[in-house]
Amino acid sequence: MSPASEPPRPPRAERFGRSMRLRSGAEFDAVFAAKQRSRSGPLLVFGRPNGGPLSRLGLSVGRAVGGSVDRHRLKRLLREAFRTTRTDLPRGFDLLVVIRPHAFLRLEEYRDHLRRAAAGVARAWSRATPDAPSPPERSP
RNA sequence: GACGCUAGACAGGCGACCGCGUCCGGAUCACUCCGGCCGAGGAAAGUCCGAACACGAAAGGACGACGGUGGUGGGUAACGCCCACCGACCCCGCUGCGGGUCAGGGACAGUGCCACAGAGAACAGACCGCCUCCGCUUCGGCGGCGGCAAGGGUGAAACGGUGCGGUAAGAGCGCACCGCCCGGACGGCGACGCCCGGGGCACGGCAAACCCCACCGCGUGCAAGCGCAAGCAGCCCCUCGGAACGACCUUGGCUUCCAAGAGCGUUCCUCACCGCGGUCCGCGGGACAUGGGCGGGUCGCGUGCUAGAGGGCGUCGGCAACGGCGCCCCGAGAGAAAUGGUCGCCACGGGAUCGCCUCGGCGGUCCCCGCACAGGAUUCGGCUUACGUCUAGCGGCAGCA
RNA sequence: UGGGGAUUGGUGUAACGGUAGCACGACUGGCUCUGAACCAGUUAGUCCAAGUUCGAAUCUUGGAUCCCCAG
Repeated sequence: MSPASEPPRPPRAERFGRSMRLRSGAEFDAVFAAKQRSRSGPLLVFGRPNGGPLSRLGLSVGRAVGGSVDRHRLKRLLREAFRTTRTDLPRGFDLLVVIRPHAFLRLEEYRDHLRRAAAGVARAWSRATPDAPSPPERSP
């Protein structure tokens, strides 16, 4: 494959690059400040429309959840769950997943919880702003 | 066989697919895409020590305060670490060139504490006792003047121990051995060991009690710091000497000039004042601000940032820790923070089951279960703690032969 | 990541190196027709492990847990 002849392509379905992550404290604060959230199992998901075509993921794992190894393992599992279910999730949302202390589950279960909670957040937004069926673009 | 001490090794492996991070090359509007290299630990941990590095006005010297360390010698960049040795204590039908443990300076510099029990607990003391003598006697003893501290008893600890002599009974009162103290010789760099002589014994324990002695240590820590960009708003308090020059102003005079005075500007000085760790020296700033107290702004990017007191092998020196020399090797540098997921096979541990069978193991099958402790964040050297195995050496113990 | 502090019954707190107290609570009994109050009694603790000491909640070392601060 010669790169020069290939035109640049958009990100494929199961990628997980920088454009799909929350990357600063300000972005995290904005999502928290929107105060729209939904819970499923050990996952508490905050959400806020970001005006773009892609949804972005942020993770918050407190020290009560476990040691460094456990916390990083959970973040990897949640990233994997986000990566593989991205097409099923609502588009154009910043999703902030807070993981609460619990007995650890398997990847499928985290995937289900993530899907359910993210859908809940999207419903909450459509209720809060009935005029805009699609995610509104505004800054608080 | 389990255990103790010591030393070393590993930290499941292979494959497929989907992914992640830095860097390099290329494409691109892009935080995207393509390709390539590399990508967690023995403890990365706790942050308990030691350093490198950085800033604090040179963070320079002396003293003090505070903190730390504590047998000796060596190793090291350094250490509270490591090695060797010494000493004390413990273990042994093996008594050794044995094994184990030790925060192991000083208790005649001073202060303090030693509860309860006990007669007496620190220049000690006499409860039960022992003994001479005197008196009484119901002949069992009782009382008294004295002598004594061996035995009993209390205690964690009772003012040298054991034995013999000695004595009314006793006592280092005398002697022997041991211990202790003092002096000396020899061996050792030294801690110390060993020997000789002297002294009848005075000198309890606790310094992980205060303390004394010796040695070491400035503070803060990569969120240190340096640079770039962006951005705002300053105010109050304390203090305010001198010299030269300059222009201006006021007053006076013998009016192109001179003298005095108030403030201003520039430069300089040091003695106020301030800073450099509490003081001093020394140094710096300096009549400005610093400083003290409020208030406001930013919180982005780059750098520090990873090759180092680095590892491996060989050789030489050394008992060893370690060091010299030669050759070879290169190992994450993120920034809401990278190693993951799924599947297959194998390995390991456990379970179930079948077979063999020397009754304790071996082999097969199943797939249900498990596969420790744990994840870089400036970097090294240690210590400590957590934890799954394997191997070797030494040691005593238990069982069997 | 770095720095600082704390830990004593269920809770809040005392204790020169010498017997672990106090208050509230809980439980039992009494008083009352019943309950409260009151009275009497009981329960239960030094975060863990080593060490120093005759003796440790206290001193030393290591560990655990929790809290706070910088950012």
